[in-house]
Amino acid sequence: MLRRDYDTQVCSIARALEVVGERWSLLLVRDVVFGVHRFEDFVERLGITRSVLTARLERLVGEGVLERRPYQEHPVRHEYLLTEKGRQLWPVLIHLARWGDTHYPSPEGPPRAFLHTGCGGAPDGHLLCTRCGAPLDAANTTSHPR
Amino acid sequence: MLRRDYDTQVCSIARALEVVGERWSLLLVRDVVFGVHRFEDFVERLGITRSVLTARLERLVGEGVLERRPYQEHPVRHEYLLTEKGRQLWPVLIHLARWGDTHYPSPEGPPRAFLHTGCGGAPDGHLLCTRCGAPLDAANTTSHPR
DNA sequence: CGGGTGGGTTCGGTGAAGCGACTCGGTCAG
DNA sequence: CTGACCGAGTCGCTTCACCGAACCCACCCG
Repeated sequence: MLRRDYDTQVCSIARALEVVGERWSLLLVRDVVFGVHRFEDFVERLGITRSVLTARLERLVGEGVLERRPYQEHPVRHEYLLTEKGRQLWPVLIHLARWGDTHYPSPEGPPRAFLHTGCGGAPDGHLLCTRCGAPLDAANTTSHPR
Repeated sequence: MLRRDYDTQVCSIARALEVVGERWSLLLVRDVVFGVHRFEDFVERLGITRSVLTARLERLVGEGVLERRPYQEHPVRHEYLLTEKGRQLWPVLIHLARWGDTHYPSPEGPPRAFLHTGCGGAPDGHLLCTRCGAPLDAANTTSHPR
């Protein structure tokens, strides 16, 4: 996103957007939350160019949002996982999703939902479970298609 | 942000980002929340190009995130205000700001803070007031420099 | 040996963002 | 009446990020 960066801005939001505000970055984080971890799967799911994907993954790993970890040797293959820092972007994603659902609903209803593991409730506007009231985060929710 | 758009994606987050994911869009919304409403002030505060600013404002007004309203005649001058839809982006901004503060703290501390009007508490991770526990939103908080 | 797979790198073209200058309606000071 | 000024854009050129597609390489499998 940053042609010329936002460094004139002394603002937490601007600093956050310098890292995750580039095109594709938040969608990548979203996909990792959804359980997508491999290069080829990102290409296929997002329709992102390989070269841009390489750049974004490098950036996100460099910033400590994602972690690159080998999942096999011979040949060496890597997967990308969320770090704690990346996991803390979960509230941003949830609120973006809620906003999108509210104002640009898809005819079929929300295509994927984040639900409280076990209880099955959804996060409300304060990230509390609509069913049992527990505070939700990336750790105690799972994403379900349809 | 959208060279080629995210329409292959059936996802609330992608739909939201199609509207507010372009470079500058969220920073514009942030500034309107901060009380900046005029073209020249956006140019000065953000360092955004006039032509890009024109395009972004048109887009955001077209999507119903901002409202363009004359504040004087002779000559006619307009200001840009948040709609209810725009105000609902507040949680996204707050969580982005919290994430930025946590991971990229500025030496001086948060340069601006959103505080509960009257009480003076800040929003916690669940958008509740740290001081009195009240649920916070765009309406009952104000932004304070330093 | 020949094809397949995962994970990239390289490269030319395009369109969006950047930079600066110009415009236009109107007000105001002298 | 003239010239300076202001807010809010528009215009034209340049530059750089993104796209698409091809290519590469290590390794496996038959």
